[in-house]
Amino acid sequence: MNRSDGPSVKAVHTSLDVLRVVADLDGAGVSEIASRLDRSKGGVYKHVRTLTDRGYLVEDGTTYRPGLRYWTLGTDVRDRLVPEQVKSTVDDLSASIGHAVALIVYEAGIAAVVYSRVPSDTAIQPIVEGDSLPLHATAAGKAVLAYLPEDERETILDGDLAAHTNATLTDPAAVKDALETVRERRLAEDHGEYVADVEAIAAPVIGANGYPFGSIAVTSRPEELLDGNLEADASLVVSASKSLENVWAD
Amino acid sequence: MNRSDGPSVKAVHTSLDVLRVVADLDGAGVSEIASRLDRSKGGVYKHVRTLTDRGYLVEDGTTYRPGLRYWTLGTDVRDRLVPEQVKSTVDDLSASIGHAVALIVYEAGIAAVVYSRVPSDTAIQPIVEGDSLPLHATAAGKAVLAYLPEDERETILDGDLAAHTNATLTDPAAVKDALETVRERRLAEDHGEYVADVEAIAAPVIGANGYPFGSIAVTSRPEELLDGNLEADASLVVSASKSLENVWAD
DNA sequence: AAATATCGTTCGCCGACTGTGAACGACGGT
DNA sequence: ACCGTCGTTCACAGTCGGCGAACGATATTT
Repeated sequence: MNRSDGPSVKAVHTSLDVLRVVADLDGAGVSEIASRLDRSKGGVYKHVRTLTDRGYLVEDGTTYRPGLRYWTLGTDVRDRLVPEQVKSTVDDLSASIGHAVALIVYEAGIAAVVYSRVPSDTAIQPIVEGDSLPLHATAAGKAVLAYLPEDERETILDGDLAAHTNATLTDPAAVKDALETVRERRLAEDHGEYVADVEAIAAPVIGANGYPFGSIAVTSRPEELLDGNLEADASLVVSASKSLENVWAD
Repeated sequence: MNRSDGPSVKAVHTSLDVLRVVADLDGAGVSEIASRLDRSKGGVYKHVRTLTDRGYLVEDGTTYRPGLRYWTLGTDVRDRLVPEQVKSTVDDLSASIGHAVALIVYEAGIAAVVYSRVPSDTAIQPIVEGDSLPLHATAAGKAVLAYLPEDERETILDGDLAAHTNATLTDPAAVKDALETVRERRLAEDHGEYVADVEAIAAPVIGANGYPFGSIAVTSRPEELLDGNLEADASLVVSASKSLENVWAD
């Protein structure tokens, strides 16, 4: 259950397990948490009280649910990651390309949408801020994956490549082939591999040390990107990603 | 430092202290955290490793900073609190009133902005999503404060009423008077008491049990609200707050 | 209405874990 | 070459985390 084998504080792991269960169930009582974690009620109770006192959980009658603290802390994290200038770059790209644009940050195996901009005439948003995207099944994820150090990439590809649609690449070798193409063009594509009837292209944002910081992606309905002038759109995305690399001297 | 005196897990408090320091400093190393908390480096090290293994902290060279997990968890909390229908109500109010509208949720002594909508022609946003507002110095906060149970309200008013501008009410008695007026009109006002040159009106959103769930606020530049037809705008806000009470059968 | 089940909460005990302080190698500045 | 500081490791000792039993209250069942 714990990822590393280094030094650790067991009681903290327990508390984080409690938080995870409560978040997964969107609210739970002491007994339910205890049975899911296979722990005593008395022990869980102490953790729940501690987390409530600190605002990480809120007591709602007889159940506990994650507190607003996550929201305020979460926006702080996001704001530090995405300065105003970065938002402008995304806004500009969205305006000139006429499609929804999302900014993705990669961290500890997770690719999260930290900012997005949709043209006012776009009906629904396929991906929204706060989403965590599968690395192998999205353009944004593949853009990151292609530029990860080889060992880290292998670890991910050897993991579970879940199928989200019947177009999802679930074979590690197939994904590796696709990543080869991504590196050649500095551009990743997704043809309904995560959400059916949604296509996307994405370019990586690479830090000064060569490690991918994230990616910037354009999403649209099928045929709109590819049937249009893909090359022109692609070059806009790539140049936006390069300008982000300059701003993002993190 | 801990709020309650009930049962608690000390090791968890320590970890949360570590998280707090790292968040406050926007990144810190083991030694700095240890000295701020007056603890041993070795002990802090174990906590930092544990939190990193779980994704709550990320190792950035020699310093640690809060992880993206807060952002993804935070948006989950927000999305559960603010269903799509609630967003529509806020959007509609903003469109018809022509000013920025914010939705505030109150929880465990904190009033946080969970959703906001600004007209496209508005230059800057005085308050943004994720902000935590002072209860005594904002219209949104006073709307909540006025409808809290008396003992909870007293506890807050006896605390620190920090001055944010020279218009901020810092005297508990003065705030109590203002809250009396709020209850009479079901409407709170703020005349540059939190941010200079920003005025706001807000109406409370009260749950079925009588406990305030939060509030809905309209912000604008000075004179724009009050010199216009305040009464008409106020009634729009109040009716929006009542429609939220129906939707928000939490 | 009585009986039963299940809830959250309290409490004492014991073994295991947390936290300390010292020591170490690696850097970086002087 | 020296000193200061960094993150990391380790063994020890006292503390405290977690278990399990018991309690009253509430909900459900018979």
